[in-house]
Amino acid sequence: MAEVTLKDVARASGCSVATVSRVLAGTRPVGAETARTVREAATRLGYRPNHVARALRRRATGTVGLVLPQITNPFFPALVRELEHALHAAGRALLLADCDDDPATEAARIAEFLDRQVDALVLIPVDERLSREAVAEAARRVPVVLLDRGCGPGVADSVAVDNAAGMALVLDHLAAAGRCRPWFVGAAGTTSTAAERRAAYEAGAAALDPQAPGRVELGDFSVAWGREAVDRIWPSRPDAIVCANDLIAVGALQRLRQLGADVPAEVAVTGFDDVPFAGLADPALTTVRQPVGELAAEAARLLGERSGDRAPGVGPSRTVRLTPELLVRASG
Amino acid sequence: MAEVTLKDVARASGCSVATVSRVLAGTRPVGAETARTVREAATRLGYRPNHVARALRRRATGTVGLVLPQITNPFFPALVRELEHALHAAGRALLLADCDDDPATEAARIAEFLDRQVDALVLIPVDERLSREAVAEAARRVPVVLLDRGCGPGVADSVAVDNAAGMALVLDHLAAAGRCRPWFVGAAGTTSTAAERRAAYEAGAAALDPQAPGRVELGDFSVAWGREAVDRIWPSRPDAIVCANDLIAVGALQRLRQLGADVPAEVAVTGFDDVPFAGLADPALTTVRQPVGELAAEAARLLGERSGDRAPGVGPSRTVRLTPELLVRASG
DNA sequence: GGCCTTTCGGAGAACGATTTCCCACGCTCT
DNA sequence: AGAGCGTGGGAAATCGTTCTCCGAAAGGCC
Repeated sequence: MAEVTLKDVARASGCSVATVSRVLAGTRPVGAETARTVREAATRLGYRPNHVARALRRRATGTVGLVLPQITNPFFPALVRELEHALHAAGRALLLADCDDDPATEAARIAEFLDRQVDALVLIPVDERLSREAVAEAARRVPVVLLDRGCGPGVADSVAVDNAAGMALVLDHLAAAGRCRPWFVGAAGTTSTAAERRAAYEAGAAALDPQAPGRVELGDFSVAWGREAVDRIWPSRPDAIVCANDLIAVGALQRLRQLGADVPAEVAVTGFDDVPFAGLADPALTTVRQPVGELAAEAARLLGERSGDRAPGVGPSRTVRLTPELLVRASG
Repeated sequence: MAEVTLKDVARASGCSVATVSRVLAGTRPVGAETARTVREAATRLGYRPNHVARALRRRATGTVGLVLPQITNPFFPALVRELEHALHAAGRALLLADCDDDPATEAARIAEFLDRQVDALVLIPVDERLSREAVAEAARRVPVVLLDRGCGPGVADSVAVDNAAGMALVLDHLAAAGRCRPWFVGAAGTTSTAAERRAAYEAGAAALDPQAPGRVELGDFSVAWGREAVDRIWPSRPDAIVCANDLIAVGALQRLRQLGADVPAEVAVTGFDDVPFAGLADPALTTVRQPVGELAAEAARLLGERSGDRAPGVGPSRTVRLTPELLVRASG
């Protein structure tokens, strides 16, 4: 009933724990007959290796910690799901921490995971600057991959979508549709995604139409801000509203509808991320789909490559950018 | 640079590892002067206890596994978040597994978590019947709490919203508004929530209006099904569509809008769960808000109470039902 | 036949913390 | 003064694996 240990299997099969360990782990060739006896005894007793003891000895827990800003951000669940699958496929388990969008809590959770001897960390940093110190410290101790958001150059390996390419897809699409008075509604926050999407918009919009710089309004990544931003910019009648993410875009759509604007005839609205309800909005939101599965797989792969290393900090940090895809739906 | 162990602290402070352990863990009174020296050495060296070694000796990892059907189900992220917070407050870490709505995968993940020596499990079972065996087996080995969904009587402790009460709130509200030709759009699936909400609707609707039994349409918990169900039932012009969850309700709203129906003047639509985009639908969805924070806190509390026990399976299993709240919004 | 090389298996030392004994010392009580 | 007791501290067992030595037996080569 209680726990069956290697010792029990050894006793039952009449050999030493060393031999049993070798048979079950396959670390060294063992005589065919002995191996059979051992395996038979192990299955008969229902032996299950104790991961804790193994972790102590091997100095590896087979565990990866994920610290993210807010699991309730609708973009993250799919990412978590894919990451969990990718890690599971590599035989590793996922410890999850939600840090409530607070850099101090984030640092504390990272430290706790390190205390728990995670083999590696996947981090979606709360803030590009405020998270940097904690991330760098963590990267000195275990392999770290930054996911979706960056944290300054050279701090750790990083996997994210190519925000510039995504924004370019949006602008090209709008240009092809003859929209020439776009407005950007973004986030003032100091996450890398906010900054990159804004910079990409400005670069692209300037190339598109040198007359219309500065048609940019910054708030945060929320539905409420999308509504408010429309109140501010609608009087100047843009023919397209490019939003930095889908939450903003959904808010914008809501308010435009309330104001009686015709989307997309009068004004196009685009989002970014393709969160689950982007396709449910009315009209369905044109947006940039992130390759979530690939992002997660890439993060797991980078982790796997680093995990052989002795010292985690060695070698240049790698940055992977994956190309997104434009989903043209009814809103533009 | 490398790992500082108890032995290092012992050497630095000139006493034995036993004493250091006692000072740091506070398990036995130690001389004031010695304690000071030890503590000073520990902080000076930056000692951090090794959780793996501790877990091996104490036979407790301080870890709780959560296995859920699909993290992408929009109701779950908030629940996960609250659960993570509650467990963290109790000093425990959360291992997450997403089983893709598949009972076989679910059983496998549960077994893997047991192999990893989790102290307890929180399970959101995929299916009331098909998950039962794996859940019962797990409950024999560690404390288990079923969250949100049940798994037959007496299998394990369980925490969920009172679905019957929630449905009663909806029906009372509709009755008060004079709606007397409701229709129910539910899920045929074999989860406890699907069955309970359907049963509660039937009980309440029969009491409300004995003329209208059987006005029930069953599919699954999805937006697509909500759309399809409306196509089937709209010809008979119900004055209310009671949906078993918000996904269905959002689909129903979409299709009703496409059909030119006036919500709520012509027909009311209600949901269940209050997922994030329920308030974003147009018109905003009247729904039943689940007390997510309390559900998670209660689950953590039950786990804490069981965790003292030697044998997990002892004692009658407890079922906690929390009362939901009706959120009246524009859709009805 | 002696020597060298494989091959197979066991004994036992880690891994780092907790915890059970056990001893030494100092005090009190008779 | 000797017995008894409480207190502070150390030595070592323990948790369940993995892995490094070591030794024994067997086979090949000259």
